[in-house]
Amino acid sequence: MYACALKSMSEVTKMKVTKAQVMENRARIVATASELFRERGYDGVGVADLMEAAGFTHGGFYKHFGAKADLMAEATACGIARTLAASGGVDAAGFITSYVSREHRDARGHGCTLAALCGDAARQPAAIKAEFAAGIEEMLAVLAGDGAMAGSAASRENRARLIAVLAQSIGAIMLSRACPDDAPLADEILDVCCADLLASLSQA
Amino acid sequence: MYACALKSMSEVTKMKVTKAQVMENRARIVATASELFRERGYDGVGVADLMEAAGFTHGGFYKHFGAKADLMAEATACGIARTLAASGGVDAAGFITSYVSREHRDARGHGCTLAALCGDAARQPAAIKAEFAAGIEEMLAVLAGDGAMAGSAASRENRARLIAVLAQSIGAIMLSRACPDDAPLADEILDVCCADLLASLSQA
DNA sequence: TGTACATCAGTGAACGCGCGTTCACTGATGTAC
DNA sequence: TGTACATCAGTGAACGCGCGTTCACTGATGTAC
Repeated sequence: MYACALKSMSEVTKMKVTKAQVMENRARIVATASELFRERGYDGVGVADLMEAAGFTHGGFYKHFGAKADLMAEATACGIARTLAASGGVDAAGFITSYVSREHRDARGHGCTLAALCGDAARQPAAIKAEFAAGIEEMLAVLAGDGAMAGSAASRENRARLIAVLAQSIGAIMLSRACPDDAPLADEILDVCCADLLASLSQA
Repeated sequence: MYACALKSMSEVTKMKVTKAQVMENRARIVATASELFRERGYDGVGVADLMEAAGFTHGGFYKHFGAKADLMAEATACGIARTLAASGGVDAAGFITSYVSREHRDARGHGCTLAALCGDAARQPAAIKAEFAAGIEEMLAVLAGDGAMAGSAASRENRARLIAVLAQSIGAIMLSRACPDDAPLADEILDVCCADLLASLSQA
């Protein structure tokens, strides 16, 4: 109900409680949406569902957003940002091992936004597609180790390899998720692609 | 309207016109659904939309199918069968060149069912996921050249490579489709992955 | 072969339901004095 | 500092709409005689 909002309200300093609380509530709605959209797709989450999951009633939604489509774009950006934050700080082998895994496949709501929603994004308006294109670029930057030199011939070749690695990783997760839970093929796809990607790394 | 059904009715021999026509109409509904689902996703196509596109009114739908979910499973199987038929008869390089292409990306309704719907399939009941798993297996068989020896160590290694190729091909199409139409990245993903896949082929 | 009748694919109005959105209301915030 | 008032985030009932599904009806099919 409203308990969640009250609880977090009490955690905030009493000064400016309201304005700060409004911002916090809004952020909670976006974060909740980002998770639910990843789990059930854009169309699988209603405004009322979402607001209830965030601890509110549905009517207040339009005090924060003009329409559901606006939230979709914002939640996509939020989800991608979280995905990027979670993907940083490891080398390519570490990324592949954790990304192309059963754990990631089975944790849609907390997993990669690109993998969870790129099928849906293809049918969404340009605002959301633009978030995806930007997210892919940022993901490539994270995979490159961020500080990599840009523009040189070596980095251009490296960029191509990273795009291929990302496409295969996302393809593997998506195909595995499309199989029944008990199908051996679901695990085989992940195992085989993880091994293939790691092998291609050690060749380079 | 009904013109389409009447036209094709006149093309059939007069004997058993009705039973043959019923089967033909049903097949047309499934084929139309398979195309529309690929274009707009399972949730993006209503029963009334679908029936109108097939040349009927919506009420007759339930003379053929118990529920929309039943058609979804059947249309998925139909779409995969068409995809497989279109993918056969070329070598791996030919497959990659035509699959990882702008033409394929831009022709969702006539393109690969696995790529068009695997994002949606992940959230569908087991019946549809089972069609996907079977479809992936059949696609691997088609890519292997169909008559390939099964069970040997060489074929096991080959199977692993084919799974990796399929994952990367599908991932490339899906990522490209998630980008805005005018984003350079959309084409770059296809170009880079196509080249990467062809290069990995010539290494083996 | 010809006639009367049962069947059933297809029609189109109607249904209940859940969706996104709107709106009058509330009560605490935070300002003006 | 204390009091009166405007603001506005959040509530919950209500809306119009499109969805999947149902149903009484139709007319041609194809069977029984």
